[in-house]
Amino acid sequence: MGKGLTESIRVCYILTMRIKDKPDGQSRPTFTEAARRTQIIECAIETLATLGYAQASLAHIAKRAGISKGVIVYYFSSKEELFEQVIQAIYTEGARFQGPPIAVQPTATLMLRTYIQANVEYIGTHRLQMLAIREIVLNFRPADGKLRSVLLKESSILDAIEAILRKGQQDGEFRAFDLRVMAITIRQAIDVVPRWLSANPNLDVEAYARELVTLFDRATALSIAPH
Amino acid sequence: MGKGLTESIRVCYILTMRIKDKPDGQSRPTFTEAARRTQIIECAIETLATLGYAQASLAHIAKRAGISKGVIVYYFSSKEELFEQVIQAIYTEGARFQGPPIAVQPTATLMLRTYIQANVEYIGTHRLQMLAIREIVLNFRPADGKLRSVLLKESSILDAIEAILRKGQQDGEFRAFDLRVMAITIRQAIDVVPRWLSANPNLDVEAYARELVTLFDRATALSIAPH
Amino acid sequence: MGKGLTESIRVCYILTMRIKDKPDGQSRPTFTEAARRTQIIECAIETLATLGYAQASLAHIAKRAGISKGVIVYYFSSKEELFEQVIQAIYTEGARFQGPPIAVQPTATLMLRTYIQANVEYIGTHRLQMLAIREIVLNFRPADGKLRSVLLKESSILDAIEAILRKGQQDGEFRAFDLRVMAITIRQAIDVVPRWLSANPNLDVEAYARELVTLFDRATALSIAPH
Amino acid sequence: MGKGLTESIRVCYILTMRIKDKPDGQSRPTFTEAARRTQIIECAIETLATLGYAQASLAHIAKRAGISKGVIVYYFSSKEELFEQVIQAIYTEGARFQGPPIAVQPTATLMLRTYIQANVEYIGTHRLQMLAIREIVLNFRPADGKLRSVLLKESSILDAIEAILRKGQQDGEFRAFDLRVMAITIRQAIDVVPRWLSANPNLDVEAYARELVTLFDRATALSIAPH
DNA sequence: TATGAATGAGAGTTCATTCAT
DNA sequence: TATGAATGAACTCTCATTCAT
Repeated sequence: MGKGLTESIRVCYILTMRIKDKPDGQSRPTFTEAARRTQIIECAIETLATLGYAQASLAHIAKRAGISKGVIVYYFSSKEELFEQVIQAIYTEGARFQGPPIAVQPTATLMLRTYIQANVEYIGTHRLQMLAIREIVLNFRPADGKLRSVLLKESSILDAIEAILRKGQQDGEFRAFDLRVMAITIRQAIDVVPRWLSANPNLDVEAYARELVTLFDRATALSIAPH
Repeated sequence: MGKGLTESIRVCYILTMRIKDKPDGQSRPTFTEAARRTQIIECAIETLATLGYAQASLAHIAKRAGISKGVIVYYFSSKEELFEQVIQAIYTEGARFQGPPIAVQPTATLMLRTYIQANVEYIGTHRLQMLAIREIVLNFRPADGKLRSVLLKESSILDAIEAILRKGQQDGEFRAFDLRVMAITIRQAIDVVPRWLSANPNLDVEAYARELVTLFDRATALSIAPH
Repeated sequence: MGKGLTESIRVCYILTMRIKDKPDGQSRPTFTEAARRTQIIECAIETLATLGYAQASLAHIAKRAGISKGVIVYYFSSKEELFEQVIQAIYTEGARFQGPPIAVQPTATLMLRTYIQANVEYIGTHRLQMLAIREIVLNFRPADGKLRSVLLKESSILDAIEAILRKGQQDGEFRAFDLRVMAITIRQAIDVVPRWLSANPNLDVEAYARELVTLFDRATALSIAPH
Repeated sequence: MGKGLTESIRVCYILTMRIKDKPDGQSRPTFTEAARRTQIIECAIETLATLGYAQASLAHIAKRAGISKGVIVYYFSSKEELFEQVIQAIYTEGARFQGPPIAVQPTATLMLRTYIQANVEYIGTHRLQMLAIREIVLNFRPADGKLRSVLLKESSILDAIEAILRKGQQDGEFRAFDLRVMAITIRQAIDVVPRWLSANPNLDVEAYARELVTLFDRATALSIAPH
């Protein structure tokens, strides 16, 4: 059994909202510190998106930020932590944007439509972030088994989709299908957009979203009347 | 407009069948040479699949092959070229396996089904190659803009799918939809399998394929009768 | 020729009692300042004893003291000076403890016994300091040839032992032997105790001292009756 | 109970004679390789002796050898392994030199004399090695608990001395004393020589050895006639 | 044809130190 | 008096590549 819809979304929020504290436990981060951290994270995102994971060295990131390598380590203590916080930042921002409009929808069909559209639209307006997170998620392998944090997030994303799908089946809106396979396929269809977008910068994002919506409308529908 | 179906498949073959000649221009490759190249490529695949792109150094590959690093450079002149040939080799092998059964099918609907099933099945039986190619495709960025070679291949793959889809639309089997979007979505649904498989090694591959077949049957169908 | 006994001990005192003035020349050190300096020195000792010289960075010391690195530099102007003052502090403390009881003894034989026992006992009750000073003495090499300060101290220690030995020879209690060799051997026998203690924390320190006393009693004695 | 004399010495030999094989298991080391390894080890010894452990970086060692840092790693794979082999090399050389003459002596008293003299003499002719090994032994802390190798060696050294002392007590040549304390004191008396020698390069080593011999003759003797 | 030797650049990380506040 | 920010050099180690043999 999976989790209920509401729970899933809540979990997702809790997960992504929590901002990692500094290990020293210093309570009130300086303004300067916050600014620097933001700056470094942004430069890391740009570097990841532009040069790819392998080339995203501290040196390159520092150069882009116009600071010395030491500063990055000063604020993040390791490359690993920097990347973890990059993930945090992007997911947090994303969750804030996407969660609310979806939860409002009355039916599963509309929820799914909204989910796809909101995601694709968000990707269209956050291209760098999406490219960056792809680089990290696909390549980042923390020393110990701390890959969990990333996988957990990935898994929680799939859970959120599955929750919608399950509701649709229970409410008699969707046909019978394997929840996992459908969820993965939907997510993959969305995740490819950043790459496609970077190859075709002038892509009509809205049209793309509409196509996907129709596609999965049909794929999940109970029956489809001839048109 | 895209290319016709037959042409697409032919192009794909030509592309992948051609084994890059040695720069020295030696016409007839020795038997020993061919064996060495094959051996090195296989070890590269194993290393990529096992350790990931970042750890796939010449040293590791050479160690696995029980030879010295120099040999690799001797046969491939650079790591870059080695990886390009790894891609070549995997795609060639794949095309040989998948092309024929698809071309035989009488209708586009059946072609698409066969395409999905053949691909997923192939992935199930070539897990290492799939993991390896994923590592390369995601990380490999040749010095200059020569990313083309990879993209070209990707594009030719999409062309092949599009050819099937176009045929389906022309023959009145498929509904109207954007060829590119559908092709990408299908390909993404297939490409995720290796990763999913490496997380769940006991996954029922055939069942997964069946789910996908139904999913895209519906997604492309003209109309769907209630069941 | 060496120096006389009384002179040696006096020299030792003067040497170790003098607390290095702040370069700024502020005459009366604030109470706060003294406290801070003491605190930092103690934390440096703990860090040296616990983590070893290589790990005894300003960052670690500051962390242990719960202050920022800057403070250390503020009070000691450099790591070099900090360590010099750590040496000072430990030697001063040691001299205050050991000097008086020895000077009281009537004969050289008793003086030597007291010296060995007082030292070993002191080591047993000041393990951290002893480990710390070992780390510094073995690794600390000031930029220029200022190793003198350490050596000078070491030399003054040997002078004190030699003074006792010389008195013994002059008074006809000790046999003829090379003063320096005997002094060094005695000091080495004592200096090894901290290391031995850290390997065997439950070592019977008093018994160890007794063994050494007998050993050097015999080694220095004019003649030894059979027992 | 400790081990028997012969056994101890044998153990010591076995320990120190074994030369670590290359991890790759390549059977026949090239002549060039052997030469390079020797050269690097020698330069490491010089650097350790001259600049101390903290300054004995790969860069300094390489500079002294006139090669690039990479070469060192090429032959030793890590600084840790280099230092382990430096220890090996010095102990092996030392054991070959000292073992035989001692075992030949008929009585424990003569054995002890020979031991001290052979050791001090050896130190006089191998000053750099002795300084170097001191730096390593006192500072080297391998990542995991592999300090064993060093400690094992140190312990086996003490065992060898104790074996001589025990024999002396059993044969009625030596008085009753704690074996460990005496062994440690003897070893410390020897181990200080390199440092003393580096401060006084013109020291009369033989005289120093004679003094030590007399000192420990007396310290261990059953009784001492007045002279 | 293949190896071992060697290089040099670049990786992440640590650190003593300086400085403005 | 004390801090946080920032630097730049040095560290160990990895790696693709070159070259003589």
